[in-house]
Amino acid sequence: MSQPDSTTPSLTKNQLLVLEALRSAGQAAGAYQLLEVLRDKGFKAPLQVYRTLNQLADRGLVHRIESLNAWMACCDDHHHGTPIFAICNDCGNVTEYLDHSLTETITSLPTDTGFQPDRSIIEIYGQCGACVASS
Amino acid sequence: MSQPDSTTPSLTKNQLLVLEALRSAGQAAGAYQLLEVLRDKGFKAPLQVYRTLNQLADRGLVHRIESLNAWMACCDDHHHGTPIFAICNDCGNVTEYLDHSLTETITSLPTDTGFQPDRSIIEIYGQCGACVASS
DNA sequence: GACCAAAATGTTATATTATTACATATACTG
DNA sequence: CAGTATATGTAATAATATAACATTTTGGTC
Repeated sequence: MSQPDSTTPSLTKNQLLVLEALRSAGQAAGAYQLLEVLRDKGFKAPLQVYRTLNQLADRGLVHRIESLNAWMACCDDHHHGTPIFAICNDCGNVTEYLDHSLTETITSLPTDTGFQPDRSIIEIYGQCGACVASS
Repeated sequence: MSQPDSTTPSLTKNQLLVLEALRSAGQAAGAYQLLEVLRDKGFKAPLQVYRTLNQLADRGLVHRIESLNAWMACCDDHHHGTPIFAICNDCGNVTEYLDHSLTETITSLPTDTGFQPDRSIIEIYGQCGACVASS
Protein backbone atom coordinates (compact mmCIF):
# COMPACT_ATOMS: atom_id res chain seq x y z
CA MET A 1 0.00 0.00 0.00
CA SER A 2 1.65 3.21 -1.13
CA GLN A 3 1.26 6.80 -0.05
CA PRO A 4 -1.47 8.59 -1.97
CA ASP A 5 0.11 11.95 -1.12
CA SER A 6 2.47 13.58 1.30
CA THR A 7 -0.13 14.68 3.83
CA THR A 8 -2.20 11.51 4.04
CA PRO A 9 -0.73 8.27 5.28
CA SER A 10 -2.08 5.37 3.28
CA LEU A 11 -5.23 3.70 4.38
CA THR A 12 -5.07 0.30 6.00
CA LYS A 13 -6.65 -2.73 4.44
CA ASN A 14 -9.78 -2.53 6.58
CA GLN A 15 -10.11 1.19 5.98
CA LEU A 16 -9.95 0.65 2.24
CA LEU A 17 -12.50 -2.14 2.43
CA VAL A 18 -14.99 -0.14 4.47
CA LEU A 19 -14.53 3.00 2.39
CA GLU A 20 -15.01 1.05 -0.81
CA ALA A 21 -18.10 -0.68 0.57
CA LEU A 22 -19.60 2.63 1.56
CA ARG A 23 -18.81 4.24 -1.79
CA SER A 24 -20.31 1.28 -3.60
CA ALA A 25 -23.46 1.59 -1.56
CA GLY A 26 -23.85 5.01 -3.15
CA GLN A 27 -25.86 6.17 -0.16
CA ALA A 28 -25.87 6.24 3.58
CA ALA A 29 -25.41 2.81 5.14
CA GLY A 30 -25.61 1.44 8.66
CA ALA A 31 -22.73 -0.34 10.34
CA TYR A 32 -24.51 -3.70 10.32
CA GLN A 33 -25.38 -3.31 6.65
CA LEU A 34 -21.71 -2.76 5.94
CA LEU A 35 -20.81 -5.73 8.10
CA GLU A 36 -23.02 -7.98 5.96
CA VAL A 37 -21.36 -6.77 2.80
CA LEU A 38 -17.91 -7.16 4.29
CA ARG A 39 -18.35 -10.70 5.61
CA ASP A 40 -17.08 -11.86 2.22
CA LYS A 41 -13.88 -9.97 2.90
CA GLY A 42 -13.37 -11.60 6.28
CA PHE A 43 -15.14 -9.20 8.59
CA LYS A 44 -16.79 -11.02 11.46
CA ALA A 45 -17.80 -8.57 14.18
CA PRO A 46 -19.54 -5.19 14.43
CA LEU A 47 -16.60 -3.67 16.21
CA GLN A 48 -14.41 -4.14 13.17
CA VAL A 49 -16.80 -1.96 11.23
CA TYR A 50 -17.38 0.63 13.95
CA ARG A 51 -13.69 1.01 14.60
CA THR A 52 -12.88 1.47 10.98
CA LEU A 53 -15.74 3.91 10.41
CA ASN A 54 -14.50 6.01 13.29
CA GLN A 55 -10.97 5.99 11.92
CA LEU A 56 -12.25 7.10 8.53
CA ALA A 57 -14.44 9.75 10.12
CA ASP A 58 -11.41 11.10 12.00
CA ARG A 59 -9.76 11.59 8.65
CA GLY A 60 -12.84 13.21 7.19
CA LEU A 61 -13.34 10.49 4.59
CA VAL A 62 -16.72 9.44 5.90
CA HIS A 63 -19.39 11.24 7.87
CA ARG A 64 -21.80 9.93 10.43
CA ILE A 65 -25.40 10.99 9.98
CA GLU A 66 -26.67 11.15 13.53
CA SER A 67 -30.37 11.08 12.89
CA LEU A 68 -30.06 7.99 10.69
CA ASN A 69 -27.47 6.08 12.70
CA ALA A 70 -25.76 5.73 9.37
CA TRP A 71 -22.59 6.63 7.55
CA MET A 72 -21.81 8.27 4.22
CA ALA A 73 -18.68 8.46 2.13
CA CYS A 74 -17.55 12.06 1.94
CA CYS A 75 -18.41 13.83 -1.30
CA ASP A 76 -14.75 14.57 -1.98
CA ASP A 77 -11.54 13.44 -0.44
CA HIS A 78 -10.64 16.43 1.59
CA HIS A 79 -12.82 19.31 2.48
CA HIS A 80 -12.77 21.11 5.76
CA GLY A 81 -15.79 22.36 7.59
CA THR A 82 -19.09 20.92 8.69
CA PRO A 83 -21.18 19.04 6.17
CA ILE A 84 -24.88 19.78 5.96
CA PHE A 85 -27.06 16.87 4.89
CA ALA A 86 -30.32 16.94 2.98
CA ILE A 87 -32.10 13.63 3.43
CA CYS A 88 -35.10 12.45 1.42
CA ASN A 89 -37.95 11.03 3.49
CA ASP A 90 -39.09 8.91 0.56
CA CYS A 91 -36.02 7.47 -1.16
CA GLY A 92 -33.46 7.97 1.57
CA ASN A 93 -31.06 9.76 -0.73
CA VAL A 94 -28.60 11.97 1.11
CA THR A 95 -26.89 15.00 -0.39
CA GLU A 96 -23.95 16.71 1.25
CA TYR A 97 -23.62 20.50 1.27
CA LEU A 98 -20.86 22.75 2.48
CA ASP A 99 -21.48 26.32 3.50
CA HIS A 100 -18.81 27.65 5.75
CA SER A 101 -20.44 30.98 6.49
CA LEU A 102 -23.81 29.43 7.27
CA THR A 103 -22.16 26.96 9.61
CA GLU A 104 -20.37 29.82 11.29
CA THR A 105 -23.62 31.69 11.76
CA ILE A 106 -25.17 28.65 13.38
CA THR A 107 -22.34 27.90 15.74
CA SER A 108 -22.17 31.52 16.86
CA LEU A 109 -25.79 31.39 18.03
CA PRO A 110 -24.97 30.33 21.61
CA THR A 111 -21.69 32.21 22.01
CA ASP A 112 -23.29 35.13 23.85
CA THR A 113 -23.41 32.92 26.94
CA GLY A 114 -19.72 32.10 26.71
CA PHE A 115 -20.43 28.85 24.89
CA GLN A 116 -17.47 27.78 22.77
CA PRO A 117 -18.70 25.67 19.87
CA ASP A 118 -16.52 23.01 18.34
CA ARG A 119 -18.75 21.04 16.02
CA SER A 120 -22.28 21.07 14.76
CA ILE A 121 -24.78 18.69 13.30
CA ILE A 122 -27.08 19.94 10.59
CA GLU A 123 -29.49 17.55 8.93
CA ILE A 124 -32.45 18.56 6.80
CA TYR A 125 -35.32 16.19 6.04
CA GLY A 126 -37.79 16.58 3.23
CA GLN A 127 -38.64 15.26 -0.19
CA CYS A 128 -35.91 15.32 -2.82
CA GLY A 129 -36.50 16.79 -6.28
CA ALA A 130 -36.85 13.39 -7.92
CA CYS A 131 -39.41 12.18 -5.40
CA VAL A 132 -41.38 15.42 -5.61
CA ALA A 133 -41.50 14.97 -9.39
CA SER A 134 -42.76 11.39 -9.20
CA SER A 135 -45.45 11.94 -6.60
CA MET B 1 -58.30 15.87 33.87
CA SER B 2 -59.50 19.26 32.69
CA GLN B 3 -58.74 21.27 29.61
CA PRO B 4 -55.82 23.63 30.06
CA ASP B 5 -57.02 25.75 27.15
CA SER B 6 -59.26 25.58 24.14
CA THR B 7 -56.61 24.43 21.66
CA THR B 8 -54.88 21.79 23.76
CA PRO B 9 -56.70 18.72 24.95
CA SER B 10 -55.56 17.72 28.40
CA LEU B 11 -52.63 15.41 28.76
CA THR B 12 -53.16 11.81 29.73
CA LYS B 13 -51.87 10.41 32.97
CA ASN B 14 -48.80 8.88 31.36
CA GLN B 15 -48.09 12.02 29.41
CA LEU B 16 -48.18 14.08 32.58
CA LEU B 17 -45.93 11.63 34.36
CA VAL B 18 -43.32 11.56 31.62
CA LEU B 19 -43.40 15.30 31.11
CA GLU B 20 -43.01 15.89 34.82
CA ALA B 21 -40.16 13.40 35.05
CA LEU B 22 -38.36 15.10 32.20
CA ARG B 23 -38.89 18.57 33.65
CA SER B 24 -37.62 17.38 37.02
CA ALA B 25 -34.55 15.97 35.39
CA GLY B 26 -33.74 19.53 34.38
CA GLN B 27 -31.74 18.27 31.46
CA ALA B 28 -31.83 15.87 28.56
CA ALA B 29 -32.66 12.33 29.62
CA GLY B 30 -32.71 8.97 27.86
CA ALA B 31 -35.82 6.83 27.65
CA TYR B 32 -34.39 4.15 29.93
CA GLN B 33 -33.35 6.76 32.49
CA LEU B 34 -36.93 8.01 32.52
CA LEU B 35 -38.19 4.45 32.81
CA GLU B 36 -36.16 3.95 35.98
CA VAL B 37 -37.59 7.10 37.52
CA LEU B 38 -41.10 6.14 36.48
CA ARG B 39 -41.06 2.59 37.84
CA ASP B 40 -42.34 4.07 41.09
CA LYS B 41 -45.35 5.34 39.20
CA GLY B 42 -46.13 1.97 37.71
CA PHE B 43 -44.19 2.08 34.47
CA LYS B 44 -42.82 -1.33 33.57
CA ALA B 45 -41.65 -1.38 29.98
CA PRO B 46 -39.60 0.80 27.65
CA LEU B 47 -42.44 1.05 25.19
CA GLN B 48 -44.56 2.93 27.69
CA VAL B 49 -41.90 5.60 27.79
CA TYR B 50 -41.16 5.68 24.08
CA ARG B 51 -44.81 5.89 23.18
CA THR B 52 -45.46 8.70 25.58
CA LEU B 53 -42.37 10.62 24.54
CA ASN B 54 -43.47 10.42 20.93
CA GLN B 55 -46.94 11.66 21.82
CA LEU B 56 -45.45 14.58 23.71
CA ALA B 57 -43.05 15.32 20.89
CA ASP B 58 -45.98 15.39 18.45
CA ARG B 59 -47.49 18.11 20.60
CA GLY B 60 -44.22 19.99 20.77
CA LEU B 61 -43.90 19.60 24.53
CA VAL B 62 -40.70 17.64 24.36
CA HIS B 63 -37.92 17.45 21.80
CA ARG B 64 -35.74 14.56 20.82
CA ILE B 65 -32.05 15.30 20.61
CA GLU B 66 -30.90 13.01 17.86
CA SER B 67 -27.20 13.00 18.52
CA LEU B 68 -27.73 12.15 22.21
CA ASN B 69 -30.54 9.64 21.83
CA ALA B 70 -32.17 11.72 24.51
CA TRP B 71 -35.19 13.89 25.17
CA MET B 72 -35.69 17.37 26.60
CA ALA B 73 -38.72 19.17 27.93
CA CYS B 74 -39.48 22.10 25.67
CA CYS B 75 -38.35 25.47 27.03
CA ASP B 76 -41.89 26.84 26.92
CA ASP B 77 -45.24 25.28 26.35
CA HIS B 78 -45.91 26.26 22.83
CA HIS B 79 -43.48 27.66 20.39
CA HIS B 80 -43.47 26.89 16.73
CA GLY B 81 -40.40 26.35 14.64
CA THR B 82 -37.31 24.25 14.85
CA PRO B 83 -35.33 24.26 18.08
CA ILE B 84 -31.57 24.58 17.89
CA PHE B 85 -29.65 22.89 20.67
CA ALA B 86 -26.33 23.88 22.21
CA ILE B 87 -24.90 20.91 24.08
CA CYS B 88 -21.96 21.06 26.47
CA ASN B 89 -19.33 18.37 25.95
CA ASP B 90 -18.31 18.58 29.60
CA CYS B 91 -21.45 18.91 31.73
CA GLY B 92 -24.06 17.76 29.23
CA ASN B 93 -26.18 20.84 29.73
CA VAL B 94 -28.47 21.53 26.79
CA THR B 95 -29.82 24.94 25.89
CA GLU B 96 -32.63 25.43 23.43
CA TYR B 97 -32.60 28.31 20.93
CA LEU B 98 -35.15 29.47 18.45
CA ASP B 99 -34.23 31.44 15.38
CA HIS B 100 -36.82 31.23 12.71
CA SER B 101 -34.92 33.11 10.05
CA LEU B 102 -31.74 31.11 10.57
CA THR B 103 -33.70 27.87 10.34
CA GLU B 104 -35.27 29.10 7.16
CA THR B 105 -31.87 29.89 5.69
CA ILE B 106 -30.68 26.41 6.49
CA THR B 107 -33.66 24.57 5.10
CA SER B 108 -33.52 26.58 1.90
CA LEU B 109 -29.98 25.36 1.21
CA PRO B 110 -31.03 22.32 -0.83
CA THR B 111 -34.13 23.79 -2.47
CA ASP B 112 -32.32 24.63 -5.72
CA THR B 113 -32.53 20.94 -6.61
CA GLY B 114 -36.27 20.84 -6.02
CA PHE B 115 -35.81 19.51 -2.52
CA GLN B 116 -38.78 20.37 -0.30
CA PRO B 117 -37.65 20.55 3.31
CA ASP B 118 -40.03 19.76 6.12
CA ARG B 119 -37.92 19.57 9.24
CA SER B 120 -34.34 20.06 10.29
CA ILE B 121 -32.04 18.99 13.04
CA ILE B 122 -29.53 21.48 14.36
CA GLU B 123 -27.30 20.53 17.27
CA ILE B 124 -24.19 22.39 18.33
CA TYR B 125 -21.53 20.84 20.56
CA GLY B 126 -18.94 22.73 22.53
CA GLN B 127 -18.11 23.89 26.01
CA CYS B 128 -20.72 25.91 27.87
CA GLY B 129 -19.88 29.21 29.57
CA ALA B 130 -19.81 27.69 33.03
CA CYS B 131 -17.47 24.88 32.00
CA VAL B 132 -15.19 27.27 30.12
CA ALA B 133 -14.97 29.38 33.29
CA SER B 134 -14.11 26.44 35.52
CA SER B 135 -11.46 24.87 33.30
C1' DG C 1 18.02 -7.14 10.99
C1' DA C 2 16.65 -6.64 16.20
C1' DC C 3 14.15 -3.98 19.11
C1' DC C 4 10.56 -1.05 20.82
C1' DA C 5 6.34 1.61 20.84
C1' DA C 6 2.16 2.81 18.69
C1' DA C 7 -1.55 1.65 16.03
C1' DA C 8 -4.51 -1.60 14.16
C1' DT C 9 -6.88 -5.96 14.43
C1' DG C 10 -9.48 -10.17 16.10
C1' DT C 11 -12.86 -12.12 19.06
C1' DT C 12 -16.25 -12.76 22.66
C1' DA C 13 -19.41 -10.94 25.46
C1' DT C 14 -22.47 -7.46 26.76
C1' DA C 15 -24.63 -2.82 27.06
C1' DT C 16 -27.83 0.44 25.20
C1' DT C 17 -31.52 2.01 22.42
C1' DA C 18 -35.81 1.07 19.98
C1' DT C 19 -39.68 -1.56 17.87
C1' DT C 20 -43.06 -5.50 16.75
C1' DA C 21 -46.97 -7.91 17.96
C1' DC C 22 -50.92 -8.57 20.23
C1' DA C 23 -54.25 -8.15 24.08
C1' DT C 24 -56.95 -4.88 26.89
C1' DA C 25 -58.83 -0.63 28.48
C1' DT C 26 -60.36 4.10 28.09
C1' DA C 27 -62.20 8.16 25.88
C1' DC C 28 -64.62 10.59 22.28
C1' DT C 29 -68.66 10.84 18.81
C1' DG C 30 -72.86 10.23 16.82
C1' DC D 1 -74.93 3.37 24.46
C1' DA D 2 -72.78 1.45 20.42
C1' DG D 3 -68.90 2.07 17.56
C1' DT D 4 -64.50 3.79 16.67
C1' DA D 5 -60.23 5.82 17.63
C1' DT D 6 -56.78 6.41 20.91
C1' DA D 7 -54.20 5.09 24.71
C1' DT D 8 -52.27 1.40 27.56
C1' DG D 9 -50.12 -3.08 29.25
C1' DT D 10 -46.91 -6.71 28.54
C1' DA D 11 -43.62 -9.85 26.56
C1' DA D 12 -40.48 -10.74 23.24
C1' DT D 13 -37.06 -9.29 20.17
C1' DA D 14 -34.55 -6.25 16.90
C1' DA D 15 -31.09 -2.85 15.98
C1' DT D 16 -27.27 -0.15 17.35
C1' DA D 17 -22.96 0.37 19.90
C1' DT D 18 -19.17 -0.50 23.23
C1' DA D 19 -16.06 -2.93 26.86
C1' DA D 20 -12.42 -5.89 27.69
C1' DC D 21 -8.61 -8.31 26.51
C1' DA D 22 -5.44 -10.94 23.52
C1' DT D 23 -2.71 -10.70 19.32
C1' DT D 24 -0.66 -8.81 15.16
C1' DT D 25 1.11 -5.42 12.19
C1' DT D 26 3.44 -1.16 11.25
C1' DG D 27 6.99 2.36 11.63
C1' DG D 28 10.79 4.17 13.55
C1' DT D 29 15.58 3.60 15.81
C1' DC D 30 19.71 1.67 16.95
